[in-house]
Amino acid sequence: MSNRREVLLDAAVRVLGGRGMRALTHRAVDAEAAVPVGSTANYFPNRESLLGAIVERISARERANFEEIARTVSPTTPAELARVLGAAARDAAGVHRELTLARYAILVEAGHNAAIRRRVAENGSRVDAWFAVWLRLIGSHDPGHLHLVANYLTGLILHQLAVPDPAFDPTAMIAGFLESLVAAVGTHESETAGRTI
Amino acid sequence: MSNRREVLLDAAVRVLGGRGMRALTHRAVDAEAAVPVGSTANYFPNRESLLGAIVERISARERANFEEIARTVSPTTPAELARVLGAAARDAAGVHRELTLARYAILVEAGHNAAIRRRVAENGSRVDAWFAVWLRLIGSHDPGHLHLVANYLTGLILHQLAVPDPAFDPTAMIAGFLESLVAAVGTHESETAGRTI
DNA sequence: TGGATGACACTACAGCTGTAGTTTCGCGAT
DNA sequence: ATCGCGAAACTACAGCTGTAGTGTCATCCA
Repeated sequence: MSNRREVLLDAAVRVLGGRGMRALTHRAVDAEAAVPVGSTANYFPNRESLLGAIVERISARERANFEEIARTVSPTTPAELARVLGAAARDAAGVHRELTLARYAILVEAGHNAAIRRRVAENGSRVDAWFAVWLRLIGSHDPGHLHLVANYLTGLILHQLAVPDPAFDPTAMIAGFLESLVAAVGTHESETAGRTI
Repeated sequence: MSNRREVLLDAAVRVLGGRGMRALTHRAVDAEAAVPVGSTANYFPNRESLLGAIVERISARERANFEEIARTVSPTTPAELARVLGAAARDAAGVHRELTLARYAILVEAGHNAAIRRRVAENGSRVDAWFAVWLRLIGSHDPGHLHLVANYLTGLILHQLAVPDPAFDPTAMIAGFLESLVAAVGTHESETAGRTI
């Protein structure tokens, strides 16, 4: 927080999430962070290094966020897990809107930027680990379920960010989703579920 | 195809999907379309109008794509529907990669651009109509399932675009997903499934 | 025929951006 | 105290971008 580098990176995330990839310039980050012009260019000599550092920063903040959540809850039923994930989704599209938009902008960037793709691949899927833990807690042991949940949440949040629904109620939607998974496991023992990656 | 305006828009989609939001400039579209400098600026006087037209173009092409698919198939079991959606997902992340990446870039843009958000809201969810039709064909009548499927596919494809998995096998994953839905319906009659929007 | 009309091609320019380079400042070691 | 040095602040500049404005040419109607 006090470190100048992190101040600049958090400002960069706000610019990226709030105004998009095109607005992410050295000078815009300087202005957002209220530091003298040139500061960002000194820490991140070119755009690539700035983007790379943003990937790390976003990953770190999301990981910290989920570790905080995991410290306070420990869901053992689908309904409980739905509340946990629902709250996380609501925050992602609400309080953490800019951070989340920045994350999606980075994902799209990874689609046509090999250097960023590599960094995303390295730093990604750390929060997925928590999904895996929680899924095991509610009795889902199919590794395919992890990808189902992760992809579903990704799509859910992206749509809410793009075209917000004022009545967004992620908990109810996720509850239905999880009930389906668990019910299916009870029914035919997961032999048809998605394969591991 | 012969219309100059559409040639420019398709070139714009290739630029947007292939090199990102920052690379989408009048001159870059001119070059991609192999037309004289200034052509794109003549048809789309400012960046907003170009972006807006791109939204329409992408929607139109995706709608046409799904109408073509719907003309040739008519799935009646979860496994059949999984093949249909799996093929669509594979194409979205493969043959139509640039178009799909452009679509996601537009979705992120909608997150911080009110004008684009409005156009996305108007043009969106036309392909969702086909999902709804197909879901009914395989015996799913819960309107919440539509959102489950749409969001899951969105996340699945985005992840594949961002960090491609060479062993990407969407059909198997979607099959597991659909089996879960249908099995859950059979088990407890959908009373817990996600609510309608 | 001829001239008006609109599509297309080209030019101009001010402002912004990435990047390199130089100067100033803060501060611990000597 | 002062010297050294890395961090921070500032300056410079070439290239790109959005936008406005002007010129050219085919086509169609009177």
